[in-house]
Amino acid sequence: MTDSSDFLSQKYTPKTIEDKWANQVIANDSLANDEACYSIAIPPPNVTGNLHLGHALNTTIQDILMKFYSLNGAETSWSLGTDHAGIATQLLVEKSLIKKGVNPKEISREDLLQHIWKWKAENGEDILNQLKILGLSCNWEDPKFTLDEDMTNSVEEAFIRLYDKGLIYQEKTLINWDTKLKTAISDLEVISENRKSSMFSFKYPVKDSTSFITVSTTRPETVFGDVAVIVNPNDEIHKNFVGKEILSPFNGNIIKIIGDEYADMTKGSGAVKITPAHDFNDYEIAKKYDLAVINILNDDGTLNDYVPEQFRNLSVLKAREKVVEYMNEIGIFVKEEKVNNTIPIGDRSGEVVEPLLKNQWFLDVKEMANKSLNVVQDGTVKFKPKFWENTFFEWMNKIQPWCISRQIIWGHRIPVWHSDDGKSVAAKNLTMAKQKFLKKYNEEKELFQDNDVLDTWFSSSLWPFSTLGWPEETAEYKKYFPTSLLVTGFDIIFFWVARMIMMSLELTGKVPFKVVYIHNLIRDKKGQKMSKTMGNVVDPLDLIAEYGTDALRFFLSSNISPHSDIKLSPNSLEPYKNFMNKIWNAGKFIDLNKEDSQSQLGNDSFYDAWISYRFNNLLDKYKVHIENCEVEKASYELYHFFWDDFCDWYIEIAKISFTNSKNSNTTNTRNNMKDIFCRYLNILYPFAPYISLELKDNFDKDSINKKFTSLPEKSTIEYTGDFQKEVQLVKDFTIGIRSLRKNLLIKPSDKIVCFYTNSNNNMNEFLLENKTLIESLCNLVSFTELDNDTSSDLISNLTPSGTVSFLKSSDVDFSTQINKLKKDLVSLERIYNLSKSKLSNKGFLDSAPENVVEEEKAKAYDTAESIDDIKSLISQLS
RNA sequence: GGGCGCUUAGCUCAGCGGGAGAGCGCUUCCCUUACAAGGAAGAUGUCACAGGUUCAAAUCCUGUAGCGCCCACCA
Repeated sequence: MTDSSDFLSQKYTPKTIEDKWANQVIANDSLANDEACYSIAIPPPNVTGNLHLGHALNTTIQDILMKFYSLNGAETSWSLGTDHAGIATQLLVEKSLIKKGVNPKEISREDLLQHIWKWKAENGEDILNQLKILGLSCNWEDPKFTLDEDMTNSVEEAFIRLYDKGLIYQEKTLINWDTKLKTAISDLEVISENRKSSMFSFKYPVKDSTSFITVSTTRPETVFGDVAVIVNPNDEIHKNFVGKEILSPFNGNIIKIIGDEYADMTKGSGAVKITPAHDFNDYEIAKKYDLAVINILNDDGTLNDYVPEQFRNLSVLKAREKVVEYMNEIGIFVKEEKVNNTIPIGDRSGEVVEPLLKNQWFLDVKEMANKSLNVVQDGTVKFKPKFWENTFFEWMNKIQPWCISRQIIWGHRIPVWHSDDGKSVAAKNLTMAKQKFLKKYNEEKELFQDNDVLDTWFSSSLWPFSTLGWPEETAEYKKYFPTSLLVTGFDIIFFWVARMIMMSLELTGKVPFKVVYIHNLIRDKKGQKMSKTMGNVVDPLDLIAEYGTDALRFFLSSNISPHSDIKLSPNSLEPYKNFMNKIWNAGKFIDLNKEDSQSQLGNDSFYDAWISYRFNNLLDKYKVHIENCEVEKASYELYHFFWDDFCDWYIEIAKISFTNSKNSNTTNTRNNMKDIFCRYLNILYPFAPYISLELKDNFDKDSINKKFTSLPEKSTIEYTGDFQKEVQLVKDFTIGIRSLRKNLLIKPSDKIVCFYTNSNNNMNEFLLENKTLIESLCNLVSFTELDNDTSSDLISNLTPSGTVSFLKSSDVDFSTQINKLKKDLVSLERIYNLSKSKLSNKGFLDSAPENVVEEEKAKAYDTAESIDDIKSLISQLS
């Protein structure tokens, strides 16, 4: 424990403080009053993940809210955990096995699973340990993992219920196939990449004719799967071909020529070839005309045995070349053009995705999506910022069945049990499956479990309620579900947010959360996405080492913006570290000047009353902003109250009273200063927990409770005067005098004589009482009211509260001050003219609210006075 | 092609109907014992453009241009 003298000698070093409080900041010791609950499910980071700035941003926002509501007396629940991240994790472990000389393809499913579990046991907590350094008050005791027994139980329960409702079904249809990973993936996992590619045109010979029909394609290798050519029936050039056939020069297949408006006459040659097994649009055409669906690809993306021998086992790209060669050989090649094309790429493998005909599991989400649209439309679930709702609606309106099966092993194995004659039931284990099977089919059969595992997002979509114990109606579930809030990035609105809403409504009948807070991404200083390949990734741990966790948190919370991503430059955190340093040094000053006497707070001085008022004002705004999830606004208020009001004026004024203490008792100010500071630390705590705890500890050494346990009350004010006006007067005169001094190039160290005229007659007494204060703030010999005799020998400045004047001396250059006054005059005249024209406008007088008109009148009056004043000041000088 | 967002000080961005703001940077002065990671005094803007609504527009509406993102399509 630092004693006071140590504290005073220390410089602000975040690391020392943060290490000291690391374990205490994250414990949540607030005094819950059981009146309200607040709960969040943290987006579970991938178990393979490393802490990145996205996590830091996401969890900082949540932690601020969590700490705030906790201080506010709510019982809180913040579920923490990790996601098994199916494909990502399996890939990672397989790679490490290959490095060790083990071929993952040659070991059994069970052995591979064991390797992955071993990896998980060794590395699974890494990401959580990295999160800890951020000082989050979440439940570290019992982190969930999506493959834990209880989570798995939720997943199986969900699957079985959806299966039994008929919403989950198996279907052989065209799906996105990742040829590298050899698994199906969902639409969302396919990303479109713009590439330059070649479009080839060739002519198909029409059967029993000498005519040809020209078609274009970017994928010549698919000609082996062609079953039709579509032409537009209104197309003069092609319509006569309708009903005729083509004899494929590639494999002798018969290709029908069909008339359908699907063919766009403006594109290509106007005739389009149809390859149902390898193109989603063509597949739809095939269904319409009952065409054959011919698969020409192996699972690894090479051409299969259906194609002529010379093309077999070639990669798509190699086959493409050879087919074009062959076209040339037989004289049907027409041309090659370069076109811009988008290619489907698997987001995990980075390889081209092929549409393939496969038997897969699907969740029919159409009706679930409709229900989800309703709860967002009627405001049961609110997005913040609201414009993200449009994005949500857009996707939900054209949602397709969700392909939920993956041909990997790391994940929740699909709880469906098949018999060898194609019957199946969904059940959690073999015993239950047998019972169910008997009941359903009235027969006993040998059953084997489906080999596929579920899409990782399936378990993620249950997260807010599975972590609370669903399907059991646990105490936590009853108390904390629906959760209060979800905080996440816009990039997973479809992957995660939408699916959680759908699943929750379907399975629990409730929304999963009431508010979705969407935040943006953190980019590098050029606005580019951080990525390993670009080498522009900033590690939050490096930032913390250099600037401290508190500075990082304050930076993040200050820079959230609904409309733009956060750009991070090398020195972005400096202002926030400086701010922490400012707080630290203010703490030192207060510590140095505190009085040990615990005497009651007495009557306030005007500045004590003022700072209490400013603090109370801060507290009000702070609460409103946080309750509106606008932490950046709360941050802004915290920053400016402390720096501008508390340090620049209050401490500076108080300091003078301490040094001039011969005339008055300063105990009250000393106590008030410490008191406001401690209240401030209390509300700073959710934003910058470490420095808050360290400083509070220093001032509350004897208190048993070193933590923050509730929000501070408003500070009481015992002062009868108009402290706002009085502080304003002190500020106006001080700034006016300093400005005048500067313009006249009078050294700060020179003590000078100063006179004032006061535009508020009723403040005369106040000014007399506080003249020594202004003398000290401005380094004056004297500060006295001007009498008429001296007026000709003065050089003056105009302030909103009156004029301040120095005695003229011949060796001083007035030009800067004259220019300043002239400039002020111009701007005052502009304001006056604007005001005057408003007030002479009948429309304004009739339509504007009364208070606006009154304010305008007052402004015109004041400005006119100032103009007179400033004119006379100028004339004095010329 | 559909949708969303942005355009305000040199830079990064707040403000979103009634006097143009912050942080950084810049100029000048100051090591005044909380803090030079600081203090003081300053300078800097046709609020993208064009129309409209209004007594009043950076702020609301329409259009244009540029930038960014998402989705879809591509013969």
